[in-house]
Amino acid sequence: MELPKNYDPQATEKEIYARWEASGFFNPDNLPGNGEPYTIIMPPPNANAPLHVGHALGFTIEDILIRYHRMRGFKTLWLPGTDHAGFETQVVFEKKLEKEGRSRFKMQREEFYKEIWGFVQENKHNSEEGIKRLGASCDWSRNVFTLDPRIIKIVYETFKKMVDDGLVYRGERISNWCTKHQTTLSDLETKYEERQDPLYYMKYGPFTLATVRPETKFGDTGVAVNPNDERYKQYIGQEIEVEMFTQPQFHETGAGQAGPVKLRVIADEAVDPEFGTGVVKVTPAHDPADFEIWTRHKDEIPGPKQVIDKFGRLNELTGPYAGMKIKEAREKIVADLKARGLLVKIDDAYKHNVQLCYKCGNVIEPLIVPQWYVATTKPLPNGSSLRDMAVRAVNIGTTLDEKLKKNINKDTDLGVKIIPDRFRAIFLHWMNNLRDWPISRQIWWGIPIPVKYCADCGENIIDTEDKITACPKCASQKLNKDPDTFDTWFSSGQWPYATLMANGEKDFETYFPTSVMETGWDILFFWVARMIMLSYYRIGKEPFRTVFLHGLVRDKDRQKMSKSKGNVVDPLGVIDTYGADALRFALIFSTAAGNDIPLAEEKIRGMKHFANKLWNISRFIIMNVEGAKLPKEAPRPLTEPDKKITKELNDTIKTVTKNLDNLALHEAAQNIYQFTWHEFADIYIEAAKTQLKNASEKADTQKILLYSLSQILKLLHPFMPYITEAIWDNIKGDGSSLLMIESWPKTQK
RNA sequence: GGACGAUUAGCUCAGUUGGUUAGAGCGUCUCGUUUACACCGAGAAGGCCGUAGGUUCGAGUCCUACAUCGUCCACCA
Repeated sequence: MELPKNYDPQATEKEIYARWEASGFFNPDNLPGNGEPYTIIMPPPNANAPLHVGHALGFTIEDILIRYHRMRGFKTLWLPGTDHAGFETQVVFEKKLEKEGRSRFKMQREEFYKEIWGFVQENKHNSEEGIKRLGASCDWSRNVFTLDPRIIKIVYETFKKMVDDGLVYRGERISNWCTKHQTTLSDLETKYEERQDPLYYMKYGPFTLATVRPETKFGDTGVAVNPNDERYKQYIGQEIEVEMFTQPQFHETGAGQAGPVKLRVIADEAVDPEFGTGVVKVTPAHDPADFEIWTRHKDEIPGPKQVIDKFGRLNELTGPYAGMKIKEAREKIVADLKARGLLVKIDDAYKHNVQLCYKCGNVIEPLIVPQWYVATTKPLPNGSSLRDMAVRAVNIGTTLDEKLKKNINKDTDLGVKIIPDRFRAIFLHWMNNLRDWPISRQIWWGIPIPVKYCADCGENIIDTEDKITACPKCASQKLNKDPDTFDTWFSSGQWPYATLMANGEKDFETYFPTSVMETGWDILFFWVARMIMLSYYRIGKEPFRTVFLHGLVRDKDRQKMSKSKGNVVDPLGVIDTYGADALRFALIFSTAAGNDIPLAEEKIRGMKHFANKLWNISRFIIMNVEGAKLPKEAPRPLTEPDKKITKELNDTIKTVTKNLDNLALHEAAQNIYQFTWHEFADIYIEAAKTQLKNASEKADTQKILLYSLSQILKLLHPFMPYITEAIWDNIKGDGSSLLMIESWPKTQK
């Protein structure tokens, strides 16, 4: 058999993937034997953009674990899927529309939905092709999409159950409103940026107070001071009069309220006497902290008075400023204050953190918009809240697993172990500060919220099948459908059980709880936390035994990859140039769990060289064994080099296996690399050249060469599946089909 | 404001319960083209493992403090 001198991934990869797929062994139902289940649910990539190297890293890690366990005889399932990624996808698509000079605000909802559906289907298809090229051995027959009716049904069931249990409620609270995207965002979907803004000191009745947002003064419903502030004690409980510029004389139309506004002075601990003058205007409709203050003083001051609208414009309650954008209104108001001698001073050096939309970077406008919330800290009948259950699970996961390993049955709650361990503290700290989670979004792309509102009595009617036409309370037929959709994470947060249930009750019985959730640390809160909470709530079990977090792939200068910087590595381009195996090995090699990974092209090239080295090792062996059969058992070593390589191979099998069991994939990769190149090739093969010339040693040497190579191929297969499968094809004996389902090497005694 | 991580060869990084001469990739230098591979081989240079203390028979590995860089969380008008 003649092999080409250099390994050419292009010539083999496609054909090999097709063979794997055709074999049916990606589907655990077709695997020989009857092992314990081993399950990974693939984190579904967003169907709005091509795959990036971050995906490639995750899928490589998952594929290594999957292939390793398949070879170990587990009933191994890797279930793939795609996420519609509501907000993210809508933003991407709206940008696309913008480039075409269009806008969703000028489109019908159905038309918009149809177009974005097509866009997503195309991306979904491209992603799946990319995942295949990487060599991922996932079971495509179980592939699911978050907008699959089977998934939506499960999501609705959970929603209904939560409403019935009082864990989901509709609340009028202040929320993070993005004036560009016209939706509420959760706290996680906002970011903070330090800015220097003028701090205005203005006359305010008898006081002077400091504010960066004078334009919100029209929404003030009270004035607050610290209860222990001697300067203002005499005012507490009193009413003061404040000039508001909203009197008729400022109106072109002559409309407006008469005279200055009366506001009551209240005392609240939240007021810092050291800041500004120690006096705060309370604007419950436009400031979260002020909203909180109001909730503590509902009997003393009026509630929210909205003066800014959803587009960031001042409304009709602001008199002459109505219709102005915030920035414009602020300038005008400051000028007017100044003209009337009400502006005391401006502090230009004031620095503070401004909350921004994480997507567009526009300033978040706190607004009161009714939303559906998950009550994450409210106790269930069993006494535990969603948060409590998740915290408990993570604590169990780190302390009990070793003891329980001996004594597992299906109902044992093993909790959730987080790797690397340092993320456990981060997780618990975040959980500790957890607030209620807004799950409704004012966007069109997503799973509709299955609720109708009675126009007559205001009843909220949960209607998961869209069948109810009359209000069950007052029989009115004037029902309005909720126009909102769910936060994507509310559906993907149910992914581990929803995907399995969607594939049938038997799958759920067999494969749940899953073994490992492998994902990036950047979505620990967004996703992992929600999956744990929702799984304990709906199923009463952990969704997965282990969370394995990988780092972010950065460029060679440790910069975050981004389109604007132009440093994005396209995984498919890399595969074209160096092959999937080289990319996979480069991503894994010398990278500890949870650490970010700088990826330089030289590293990938180096791993391509390793693939080529392995290829030529095989070439040499095939050319020198003269058709000898691959030994089933380890041959007995005779010479010193034989003994040495036999021992080293044994050690390598032991170490690689241990490292894989401990999820130290990078260590395992280095072990194999080191053994293959520097022990087997550099030393043993050189010695073998002499031994092969010696008639008494020749046959034995051939056996050791072949056997060692076969063990290397097995050890390396999870990491570099293509080249190992290609070589296996050339050395396998009779009765073997695919390396993919060969059994994992055992150590020899 | 709170917490976490990193600091090891020129560059990028491994180093799992503390234990013999601290490793890899890339890069550099010298030599080599003998039928596996120049996507190669042989050899070499290069590290008081951030700083200062401490625990120990023994510390890159544990403890304390500090410095620099980075990250996350919270957020006051």
